[in-house]
Amino acid sequence: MEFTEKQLQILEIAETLFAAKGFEGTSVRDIAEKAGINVAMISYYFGSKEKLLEALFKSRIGSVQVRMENLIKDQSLSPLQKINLLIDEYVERVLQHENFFKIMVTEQLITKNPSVLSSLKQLKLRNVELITQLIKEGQKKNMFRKKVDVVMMVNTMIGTVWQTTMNRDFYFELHPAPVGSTDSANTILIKRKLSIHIKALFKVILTHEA
Amino acid sequence: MEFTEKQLQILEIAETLFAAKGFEGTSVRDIAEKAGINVAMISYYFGSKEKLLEALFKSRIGSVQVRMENLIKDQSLSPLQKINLLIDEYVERVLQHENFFKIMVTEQLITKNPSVLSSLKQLKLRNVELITQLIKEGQKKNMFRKKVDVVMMVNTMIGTVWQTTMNRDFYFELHPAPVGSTDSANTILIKRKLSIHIKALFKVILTHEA
DNA sequence: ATAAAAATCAAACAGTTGTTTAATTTATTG
DNA sequence: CAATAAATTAAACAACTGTTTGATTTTTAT
Repeated sequence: MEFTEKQLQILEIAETLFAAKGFEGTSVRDIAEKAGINVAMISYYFGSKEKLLEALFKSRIGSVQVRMENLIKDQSLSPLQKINLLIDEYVERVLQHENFFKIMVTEQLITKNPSVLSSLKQLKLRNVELITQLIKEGQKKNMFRKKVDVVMMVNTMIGTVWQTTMNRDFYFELHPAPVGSTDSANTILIKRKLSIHIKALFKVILTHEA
Repeated sequence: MEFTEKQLQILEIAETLFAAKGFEGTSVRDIAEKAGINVAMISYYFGSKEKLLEALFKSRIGSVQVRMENLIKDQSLSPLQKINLLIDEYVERVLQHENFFKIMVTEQLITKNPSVLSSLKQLKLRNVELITQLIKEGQKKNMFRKKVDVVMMVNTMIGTVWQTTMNRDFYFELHPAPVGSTDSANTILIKRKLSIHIKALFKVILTHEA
C-alpha cells in the first residue's frame, strides 16, 4: 500500500467526511472542496469514489497489526498481563482513530464492496486468532479456565469500546466533567474507565469457573 | 403515533431497505417499487423521505417501553432476578427487530435530524434510568455493591449484543452449526449464548467488590 | 532550453436524486 | 345517483450524483 503525500491528504479528509456524513452521504465534490482540489483529481488519483474507500481501508488497516504480533512473543509477561496490554492497546487504537472506526462499523453493514468486506474479515480473523493464542498459553499454565468462548469475549471488548466511544457525549451529560476540562482530558478519562472496566470483565471470564 | 395500514406497510419495507443499504443509499424509488406503489405516494403519506425516517423511529421506539416498566414494580422478584429478566428482554428485543437496530446504530452517528436524535436520546435516558432504579433497589437490600457505573454497564450490554448480532455470520463460520440447522435455530442459539454471557458479566459487576 | 510526462482545471456527460404538478381514478358521503 | 374528498398516477422539475473529456499548466528529465 504505497500512497503519495497528496493521496494521503485526500484520504484523511475523506475519512473525516465519511465519518461525519457516511459514505453515501458524502459527495466527491464535498471531498474535493474541503481538500482544495478539483473534483477530477479524485478519479485521477484513485480511479473512483468506491476505490477511494477501498484505499482508505487498506491504508488504515495495514497500519494496525504490527505491535500486536510482538506481544505474543514476549516471554517476560504473564498471560494475564498480555491480555491486559492487549486491552490497553485496543482501547488506545480505537480512540486514536475514532473516525475510521465509525466508518468501519457503519460501512461493514451496508457495503457490498468485496475488497472492503475482505479487509474487514481478515482483520476480525486476526483478532480472534491472536487472542485465542494468548488464551491457550494461559490455559497451558493453568492460569485460565478451560472453556472460554473467545468470540464472545472479543465481542464484549469491541462492543463495549464501540458503544462507549460513540456515546461519549451522552456519558458526560450524565457524569458532568469539571467545568473547563478539555476534550482531550475527557478522552483520557474515557480510556482509563474503559481499560479498567474491560480488564475486570476479562479477568472474570478467564479465571472464574462458571 | 397513529399510522394507517398503508403507512405501516411502507414503513416496514423502508425499514428492510434502510437496514440493507442505509438511509442515504436507499432511494424513494427503491421503496416505492418494492412496495408496489407510486413514488409520489411517499411524499403524499409522509411529506418527505426525511419525515419517513422520523416516522419509522417514532413508530418503532414507541412500541418498546411498556413491558420494562412493569418489571420494576414486581415485588415477587429479587433485584438480580429482575436484572436477568431485563437482559433476556433486551436480547430478545434486539434480535426480533434486527433491522431497526441496524438503522438505529448506523443512523445515530451520521444523521442531523433533530427528531431522530431526540428520540434516540430519550430512549437512552430511559434505559439508564430504569437500570439505575433496579440497582438502587439491590443496593438497599445489600445484595449489590455500592459503586456501580451504570452507564458502563449498559454500554457493555448494548455493545456486546450489538457486536454479536451484527457478526452472527462470522460467529457461525468459526463455530459451524450442525449441517441443516435453520437460521431460526441459530438465532435461538445466539440468544441463549448472549443471555448467559451477559448475565455472568453483570453478576460480577454488581456483586463482586473491585 | 526542449521535449515528454504528470498534474490540474473548467466544462460537459448521462443518470439519479427527492419532490411537485396536474390529471385521473377510486372511495366516501349526503 | 351526484357531489365531494381521497388516493393514485405518469410526467416533469431542478438539483445533484460520479465520471470523463480535452485543453492548459506545471513538473520532470534530457
